[in-house]
Amino acid sequence: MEACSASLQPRMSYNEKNDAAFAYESSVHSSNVLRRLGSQREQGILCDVTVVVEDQRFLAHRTVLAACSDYFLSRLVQPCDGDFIITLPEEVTVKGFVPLLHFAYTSKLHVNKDNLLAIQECAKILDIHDIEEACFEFLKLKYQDLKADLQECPRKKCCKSFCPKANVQRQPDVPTNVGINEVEELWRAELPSKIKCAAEIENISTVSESPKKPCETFCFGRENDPDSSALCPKYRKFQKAFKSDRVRSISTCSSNQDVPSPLPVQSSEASENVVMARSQNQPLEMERNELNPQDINVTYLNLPCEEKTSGKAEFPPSFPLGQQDFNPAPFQCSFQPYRSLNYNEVPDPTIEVLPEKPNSDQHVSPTADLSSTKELPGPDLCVPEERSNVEREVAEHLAKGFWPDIYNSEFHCQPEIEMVPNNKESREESNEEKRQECPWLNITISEGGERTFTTLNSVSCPFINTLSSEGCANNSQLMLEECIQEKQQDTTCPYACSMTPEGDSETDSEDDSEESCSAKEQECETKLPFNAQKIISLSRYDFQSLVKRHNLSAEQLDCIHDIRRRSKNRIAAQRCRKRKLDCIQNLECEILKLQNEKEHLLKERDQILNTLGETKQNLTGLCQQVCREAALSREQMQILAKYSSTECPLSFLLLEKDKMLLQCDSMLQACHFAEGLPSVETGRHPDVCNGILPVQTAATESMAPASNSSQTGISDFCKQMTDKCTTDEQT
DNA sequence: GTGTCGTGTCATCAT
DNA sequence: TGATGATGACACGAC
Repeated sequence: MEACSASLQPRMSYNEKNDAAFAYESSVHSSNVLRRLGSQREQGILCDVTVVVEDQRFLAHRTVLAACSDYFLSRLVQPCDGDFIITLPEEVTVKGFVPLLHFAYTSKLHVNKDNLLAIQECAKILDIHDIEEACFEFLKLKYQDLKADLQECPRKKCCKSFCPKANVQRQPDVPTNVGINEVEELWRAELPSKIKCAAEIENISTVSESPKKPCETFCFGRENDPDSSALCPKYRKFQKAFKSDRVRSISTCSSNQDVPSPLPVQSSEASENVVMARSQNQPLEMERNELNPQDINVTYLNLPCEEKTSGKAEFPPSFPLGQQDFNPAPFQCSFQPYRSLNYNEVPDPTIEVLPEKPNSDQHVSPTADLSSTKELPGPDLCVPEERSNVEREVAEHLAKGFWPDIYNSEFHCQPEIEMVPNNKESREESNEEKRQECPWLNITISEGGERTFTTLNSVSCPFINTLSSEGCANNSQLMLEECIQEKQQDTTCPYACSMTPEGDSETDSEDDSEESCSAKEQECETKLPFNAQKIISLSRYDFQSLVKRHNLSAEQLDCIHDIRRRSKNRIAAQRCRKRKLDCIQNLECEILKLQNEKEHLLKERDQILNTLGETKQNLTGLCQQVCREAALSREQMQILAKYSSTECPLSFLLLEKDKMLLQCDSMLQACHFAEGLPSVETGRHPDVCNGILPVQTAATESMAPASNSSQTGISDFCKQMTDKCTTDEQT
């Protein structure tokens, strides 16, 4: 696990894009410092504190411990003459402490099924910063679910898939430290299974994004809520990761009911090891510690161009493309193999992070650290900035998968060179812009776990269009269309994708609407030296470059901008609607939750009322018994009742007439109270005023004189009171 | 014929 | 200042 865990930089968190980028950038420096400190700790250099855990001693640096733990901080700030030796409580175990110590130095927390609870306990005791309880809960659930999900019904499986991060499965048979050749070998040998694995991964986060697919969202913290599954089906299909701010970084999840068995097929053991990494803005993130298909993919794709085009990486037949539900929602790019490819970027092993301004345009180079397959962003890290890479790669894979011959001879000859800035500045700018949506693409997982790409048409699928329209446009376009027709006529062909501009494949509503919406664009496009799709798909920088290169009239410029604006807005509207639906769904969740809560509270109230009734009944009986045993006269009882609350059972002993008198008396008292006069019941027990006179108290105070014979005392007291009332009234 | 739903587009505001 | 994203409102087509 150590080997695995040490491998996962660079990465970005699955947080809000801005935060994620910033966290990454800032964590580079701090992690270097910490790494050195960690190394020094192992050698005992500069260690100034000894931590004793279960009779084992661990050397460490006070500052590091204090910085990561409130517990240590409180212990370490105390003055100490000699060496610091901190003995941790018994509850802190070596099993739990060691990973946390490692975490303090590396920002990586090595968690597996065995040490999860120990770590959680230790973290709690030591008050370790940056570890959210939710993460542990999440992992617990994950571990619980991994095994169970494999046997459960597909729907339930989906529902239990909380987070794409968690569903990344380790593949123990794949070494984490393999060279390019080995990787390529693996790629070739194991591609189907890896694609399957990737498909499972992707399915969690991407397929379920489709509003066309009924899916169930289980936000973190609610996933166990049975009510969540009772959501209105109308909204169920729109469910996706609940964007709860608190747990979004780890809990965003979704699933797809229509797509059974998206879950990992590997054994649960394969996924037991999880590495959490801490970054500045995101306390904890999880990463996979295995070599995933994307690793292979990236390594392979970083081979020289000639090798890339050698056609060795065509999609296997088990990688069908079909015409299925079109997903107009933005592609969520969680399918890592399709995120890592960027033909526009020159592989540069020295670049780990593109130093860009810490804003939403932050971007991690997908080609980072090419020398190692280890340090790659995982599929769990959804980096929207890489969407254009996804698009490009998927387009290229589409081309490969559909028409490898065409692709090799034609398509790949034009990897959009025209819009690829070569200099670093341009590349950075280009990276900033790589946040394109690709609503033209939908990836679904069929029942057999097979991946299905669905594109709308060539207008919707910019890269097929672009590839065919640029450079080698004419020939490839013709061949493309011919091939499409052939493919569509071939019923045995597993690929079914409508890609013709004219929508000559199976028409559905999306196609039609897309055609209609693109009619203007097509009309306008005829006036332009390039097609509309290019206008849409280019980044801002590329788009501006393109416009500058052509001398366009004002009309053409208007047309271009109009096309671009409408396209962007169309996508934005889709996003907006999706958000709305998510919001509705979340509110429904809340409603259900509150309804349950209300029901529970009502039951509780009934229970309390029942108890109260029983208590009153018992009290009445007791009162009667007391009265009986004390042989109280009627007068005495009246007095007792008078000085007891109306709810006191004694009051039931009174006649109606007496009650009337008492009421009058109470009114008089109220008058006095309102006038600020001293209460006539100054001698009364304070509780009496609150209507909760204990019977015993009343008895001791009122009955004691009586029992001392002197009923006269009570009579006198009553007389005095009455006189006082009369006097007060007169005054 | 009508209501609902999905979608594109426009206008407007905020960043 | 222009580009872009978000969103309300409206229109349109499909069902």
